[in-house]
Amino acid sequence: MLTHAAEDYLKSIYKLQEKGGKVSTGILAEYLDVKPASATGMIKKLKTMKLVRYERYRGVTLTAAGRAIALEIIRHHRLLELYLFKALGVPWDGVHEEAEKLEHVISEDVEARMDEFLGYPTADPHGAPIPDKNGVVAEVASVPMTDLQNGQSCVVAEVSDNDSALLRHLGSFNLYPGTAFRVIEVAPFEGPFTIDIAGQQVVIGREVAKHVFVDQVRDPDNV
Amino acid sequence: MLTHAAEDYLKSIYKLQEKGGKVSTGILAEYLDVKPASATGMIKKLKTMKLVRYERYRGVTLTAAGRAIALEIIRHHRLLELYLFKALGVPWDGVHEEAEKLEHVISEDVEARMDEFLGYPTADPHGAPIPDKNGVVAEVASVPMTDLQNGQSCVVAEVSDNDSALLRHLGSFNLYPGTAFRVIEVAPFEGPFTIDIAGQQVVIGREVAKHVFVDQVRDPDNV
DNA sequence: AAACTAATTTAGGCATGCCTAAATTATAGA
DNA sequence: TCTATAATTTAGGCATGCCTAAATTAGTTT
Repeated sequence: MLTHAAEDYLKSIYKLQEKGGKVSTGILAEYLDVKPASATGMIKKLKTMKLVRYERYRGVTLTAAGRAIALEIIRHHRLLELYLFKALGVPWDGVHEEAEKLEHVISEDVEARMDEFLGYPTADPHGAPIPDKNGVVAEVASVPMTDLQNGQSCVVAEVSDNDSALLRHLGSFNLYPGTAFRVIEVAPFEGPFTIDIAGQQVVIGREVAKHVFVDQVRDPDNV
Repeated sequence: MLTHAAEDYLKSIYKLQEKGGKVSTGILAEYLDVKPASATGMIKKLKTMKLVRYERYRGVTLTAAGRAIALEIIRHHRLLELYLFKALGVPWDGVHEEAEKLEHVISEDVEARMDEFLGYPTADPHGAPIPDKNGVVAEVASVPMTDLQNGQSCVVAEVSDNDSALLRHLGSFNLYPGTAFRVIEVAPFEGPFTIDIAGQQVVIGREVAKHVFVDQVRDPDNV
């Protein structure tokens, strides 16, 4: 069995590799809140375990074996988030932190029981896809909200899960995965978005919008 | 925050102290499956944290602060056992191992939510009392089954939780906390117990009986 | 092509928590 | 009382995983 730390590294490499290919030591270290020197050390260990491809100064990527473990941990994490949310009523903005600790510790049996209880779900409370038991993840087809144009309507697909305060903020607008909205106005010069959610107008700053990803984008019906 | 290892030591000292006062290094080490030298090391650390009273060669006991932490961990453990059993259907003989890992990792919030879900229970699936949030534990009034005499009837109060095979064995007789039975015969010379559970006669060996604790002992009605 | 800069790696240290082997101590028995 | 034995403690080592500081390297700039 791997250590919790090693599992965290694999999970992080997976996520960073998703958006950007090879993962540099510095980026990884920052993501894990660790010094680059520490990341180098762990990367070397993971390489000897053949979980990672690595050459000095050249960045890391996961091997198939490393990816399988990363997806297993991510599956734990997202099932736990959804379970805590649905079964225990843990608030939206609290499930990530809790799952972060539990993901390393639950058995395959408990994983399977949560999965069954939840009806074999495919997304966590933030809209992130849950890999199935074979490590197959749904493709992410959503685009950042910052790509939207005036008048377009869409549905929230996913929001970043790691900032609790941001999640509370989004929650206060009812901006959950599945929520539909329409862009009323995009202020020029990197300005905020004014959107219509179920008849309510809300203004969303660009920094916040960066963390919201949307689906089913449609141009205005009336031209 | 304490390390998981330190928490395990405190929990173990608490349990051993329950039945036998001062806890020797050797007993503690054996209970934790660790060498005595390692136990000495941790005991010293716990002493500097004032969680434990200790003098060389003289054994350990918990201070009030140490006891409070031990009870908190035990509360986590027992709530988790019951939760896993009731909410997720984890089998009787599997909850202990699972809870052993989770107990160090759940938040107070999740603890409280499980407690509420379970209706503020007072005993885990093995009949062990669950300390309340203030660290108050119910007195254990049960006696070992091996104290029973011919003809006496009683109710199972508690069974040891740490041996999965033993639990499966007891389960196969329906010997759960709350189950009533009557002693038909105690074979002489440290022999087995023949008991009547809801009309079924079963034979229970002494080694097994040592791990069963009973309540509400009554002498036979008809003399 | 040489030099500079920024990123990365190496070297050496520290805490945790375990181990083995050797010393110490308590305690019971001669 | 003195000694033998069994338990305990000390001493020294090892793996993990982090750190800081110093050296190295890649890649760009001049």
